[in-house]
Amino acid sequence: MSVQTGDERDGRHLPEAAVERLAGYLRVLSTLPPIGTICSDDLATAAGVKPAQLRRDLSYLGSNGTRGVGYDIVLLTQTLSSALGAQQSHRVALVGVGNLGRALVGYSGFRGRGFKLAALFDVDPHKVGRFVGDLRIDAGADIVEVCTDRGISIGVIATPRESAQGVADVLVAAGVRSILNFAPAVLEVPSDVRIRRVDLGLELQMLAFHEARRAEETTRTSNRGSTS
Amino acid sequence: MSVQTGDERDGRHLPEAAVERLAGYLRVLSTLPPIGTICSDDLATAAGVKPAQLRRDLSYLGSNGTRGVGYDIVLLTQTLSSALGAQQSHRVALVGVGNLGRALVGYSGFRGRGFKLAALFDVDPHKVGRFVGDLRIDAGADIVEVCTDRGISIGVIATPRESAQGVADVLVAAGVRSILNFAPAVLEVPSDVRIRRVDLGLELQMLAFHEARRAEETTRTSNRGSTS
DNA sequence: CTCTGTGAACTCTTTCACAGCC
DNA sequence: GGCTGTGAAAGAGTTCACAGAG
Repeated sequence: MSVQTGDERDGRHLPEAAVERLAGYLRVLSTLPPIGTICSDDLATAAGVKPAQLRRDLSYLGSNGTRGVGYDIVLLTQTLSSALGAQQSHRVALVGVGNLGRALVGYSGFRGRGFKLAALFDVDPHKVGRFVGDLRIDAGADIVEVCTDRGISIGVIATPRESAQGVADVLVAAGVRSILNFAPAVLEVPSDVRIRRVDLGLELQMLAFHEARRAEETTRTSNRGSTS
Repeated sequence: MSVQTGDERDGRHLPEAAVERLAGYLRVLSTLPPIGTICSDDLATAAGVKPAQLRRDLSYLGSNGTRGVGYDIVLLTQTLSSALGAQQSHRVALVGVGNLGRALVGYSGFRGRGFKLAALFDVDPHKVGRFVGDLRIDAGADIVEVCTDRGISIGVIATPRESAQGVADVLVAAGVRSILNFAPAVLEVPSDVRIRRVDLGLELQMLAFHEARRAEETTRTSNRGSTS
């Protein structure tokens, strides 16, 4: 029984940082015609990384290229999809249907990439019962019941900060083990629950930091009157 | 002559990864009463990092604590604000006023953290001229003129993928050197322009990856019938 | 005694450079 | 010739553990 699926035999430990890039490669591939091959140089450029990095990343999944030629686009797409779990259909629940929530509902990344948005929740009684697309907004109080019923495995929190921890607790109680958190809060969850946070304020501050540093350097430079 | 301002004398090279956490510390501090001190253990816990990491991060900005006591909350807030450029007011332009764009306009992180949302743009003629809050939506064609006029230093791209590169080009032409990109595209810009990308699809796929891995492990475990 | 600041060890990630296959 | 896959080196970032200030 030595069928190599590429899922179980990963060679070395696949680094967390590489997973993020693999998803990027998969997206680039999806914009390509599904025929022929592509070499590491071209794919790396399109994905915004160096060729050596791409080859290393792919090597974690086994040998999927042909020396002297490149990577078969169809084959590589399959390998990546499988490694990233894009073959299964993950059911996603979204909590908090404000502007951000609606933006997420409209986000095309759900469709056709292994994700199915399968539940919406909000605490606002004015919103409960209304539809966004073809999905009904359910009451926050029903999270456990509805999520369990629909086999939700991924939760997205798009509520204000104050509600985020409570929502996380309830999602965990509903059996959700992966959470994407847009609220600017550090959530406490059991260690087997995986959280990813997207924090808009933080992203802005990173940019502000570099702006500040830039201004500082400009000042210093002009103080010295150097133009070299 | 050992005047340590903390701004110029950074000791060692401040790692990119640390900047992100510094912003997190600053946020935690802002939720605290502005009196007394806090020790690395407590602040680290609240920010979701280890105490040693917090101390190391702060040490990049110089010595801002008192041994045996902790960090003065007011003083540390000032140090962090200054280091992160939260003292200046950065003018931000948002391009693409769809659901995501509106969510960003409503985002409270702009106010009171050194950011001023100072321009909105959209290509849709139906949107141009309308107001969101007290800001008028201007035409995409006017980006260069308006951004230059209003001294915009940070641009946020919340358009569909197809438009993102074009918008980036125009922002760069308008003198913007820091861009936050929500479109799922790799943008090409001059090397002195700093880009941060927030990619919702990618975040979801990272979670999916770990879900897939989890499922795999469950299968393996149940195959062996082990419950220990 | 408490808690910071930091050299040193360690781990994780990237990059180089080239052997090996087409 | 061209391009992949990878050992080995370099570089970044994290954690330990303890000297030393209060």
